[in-house]
Amino acid sequence: MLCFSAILDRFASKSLTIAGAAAMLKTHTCGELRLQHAGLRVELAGWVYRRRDQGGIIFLDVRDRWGITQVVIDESASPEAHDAAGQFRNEYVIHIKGTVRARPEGTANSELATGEVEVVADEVELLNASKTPPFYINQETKIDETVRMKYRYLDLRRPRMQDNLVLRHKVIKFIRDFLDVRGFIEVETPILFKTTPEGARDFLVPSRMNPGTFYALPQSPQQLKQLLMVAGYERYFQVARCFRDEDLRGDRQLEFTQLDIEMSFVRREDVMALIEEMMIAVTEQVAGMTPMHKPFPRITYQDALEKYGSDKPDMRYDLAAVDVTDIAGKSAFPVFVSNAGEGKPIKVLRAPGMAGSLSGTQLRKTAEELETLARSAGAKGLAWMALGEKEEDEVKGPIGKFFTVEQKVALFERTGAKPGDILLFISDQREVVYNVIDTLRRHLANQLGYTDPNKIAFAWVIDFPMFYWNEEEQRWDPSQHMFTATLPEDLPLLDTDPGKARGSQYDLACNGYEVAGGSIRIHDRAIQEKMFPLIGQTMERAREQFGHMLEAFEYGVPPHGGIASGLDRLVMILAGEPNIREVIAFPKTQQGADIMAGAPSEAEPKQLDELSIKVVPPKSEAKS
RNA sequence: GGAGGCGUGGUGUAGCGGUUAACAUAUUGCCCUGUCAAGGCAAAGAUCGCGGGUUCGAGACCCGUCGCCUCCGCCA
Repeated sequence: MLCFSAILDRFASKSLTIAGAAAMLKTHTCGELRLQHAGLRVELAGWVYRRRDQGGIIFLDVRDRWGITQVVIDESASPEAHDAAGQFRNEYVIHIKGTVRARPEGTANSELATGEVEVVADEVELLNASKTPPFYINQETKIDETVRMKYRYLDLRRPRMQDNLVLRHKVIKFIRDFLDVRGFIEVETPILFKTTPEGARDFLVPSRMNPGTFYALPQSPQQLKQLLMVAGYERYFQVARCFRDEDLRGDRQLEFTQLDIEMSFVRREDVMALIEEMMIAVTEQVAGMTPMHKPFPRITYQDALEKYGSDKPDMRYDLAAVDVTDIAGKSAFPVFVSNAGEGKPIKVLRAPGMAGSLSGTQLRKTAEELETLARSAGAKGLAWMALGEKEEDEVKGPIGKFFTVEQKVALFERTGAKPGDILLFISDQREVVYNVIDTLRRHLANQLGYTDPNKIAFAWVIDFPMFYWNEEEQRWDPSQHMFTATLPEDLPLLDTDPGKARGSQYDLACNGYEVAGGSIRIHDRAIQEKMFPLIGQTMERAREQFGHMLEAFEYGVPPHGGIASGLDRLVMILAGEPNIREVIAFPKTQQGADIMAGAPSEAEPKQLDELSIKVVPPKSEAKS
């Protein structure tokens, strides 16, 4: 099933072990014995996964990272081994010697890769005992997250977690090989670097040798990889650890791993083509799944918002919102009429078959639940219409009476409504409408069973605006970062109407997550300098922060661009896991804590002295 | 910074004003030679996260606090 050739080579050549060193305790892994090995004398070592003591005969399922093998100890054949094995308990570390044989007729276990054979042990050795684990290693049950994290080393023994970390390794290995073959080299960039004013909050590291100054941990190697392009490396990548001191989420950790890529002499299409090929290959060859859409659909940012309310839409299902402002704005429903008059859009999200055979009461309850959800997303209400199961049934819902028959027919045609559907009307300011569509769409997909973790759907989102207007600061904020190039045809807009200018940015969405994002960069110093006043920075400040970049830009910068992909998220999706913690060996809790080790913790006064740092009590404590 | 949920033997849950705090599983002991979530019998194991309050009486209700989870803000 799996390729263990390297390990097998080591096992096969025991005679090559260094003189004086202990011989390896296993000739085979617990995952590899098959019928063809019958008759072979073997040694296994691992953990007792389960034991079934039948009195005269003991079965041990022995587990190592490669699998589980059943070991049989027969009292009449090997009384000493039987006595010793009788003392074994779950998670004891043992070493056995015995002979492989086919299982007796009718006792094969098809659930197990090694289920056709068993090892008849004549020697068993206890290498180490174990306390009873605080939770099941050998069963998939819910375990309190605190307990899992406190005993993470035991949590990681569970087959599910081992599978996840093995998958993670394979994904990264595959990508490294994929890029290597295409002329990329991996370059490590510093973890101790310079703080940047924009973006996420930095983690700061005090400098002992330069009291009062700080390094920042990188939020991404963005500047450094561009400088590598200036340096002429042309094709760079890095499996890079990145740090952002922001609140954690199910798909966000304080530190995370990013596949960072930068290429010279490329256009947007070149980067996208490479990543698309890579993502398809990883999905198919490593995860054994097939992307639902090949080639990946490309959606403009604006379309993504209009149809899905999100710039990272889940494309495993359709459920696209439809604009009905022209129809509903002419209905007799006062809210729609006035909203349409104020330029607020009216959109319909169709919930296929959700009315179904619901009674009037059930239908109202369903609609109320959806309305509550819509309100939580910012809506003031949620109008709805339900189509009866039969064509001739009345249209149900409080707003039906405000629409003429012709208007209803137009609505049904526009939205593709079928008997049994519920139409959800969303109308408000544009940003609110998007948010509500996104929230309802994800909810409906879950309700309707459209979110199969075994399906995977990628989509490119392109043509992002260069800037968002920051109302508080009264300035433009870059929608990606200040090195993103404008689409060539929109370059003049920088001077006339920056809000309309589109960037050369591309994001890759997958199952409702953003799994990659990048852009073609500015390589012209004059254009780069134009960006700073737009985003409310003085040139003096820009030189302070980015002087090294601006200076580098005077020494022959090739056109370049790149992309960065959140590997934790990607592996999470490929593993079908709902949370990023499941694919990270030692993650943090939502409060940023490592429960096992007790990090973060207070520093010794001596350490603080050396760093010229004085800790003042937090404000909340100071008050009391 | 905010909203919501959860916290009961090792683990997962039930109990929602008065019970001997229940069940499953794990654990320990005994029995058992073809099991594989083994089985049978027995035993042990919880001051119900912590602090305060209401009440004749609190695991339950109220307030606070701590921890974990989900989400909003935040994450160029």
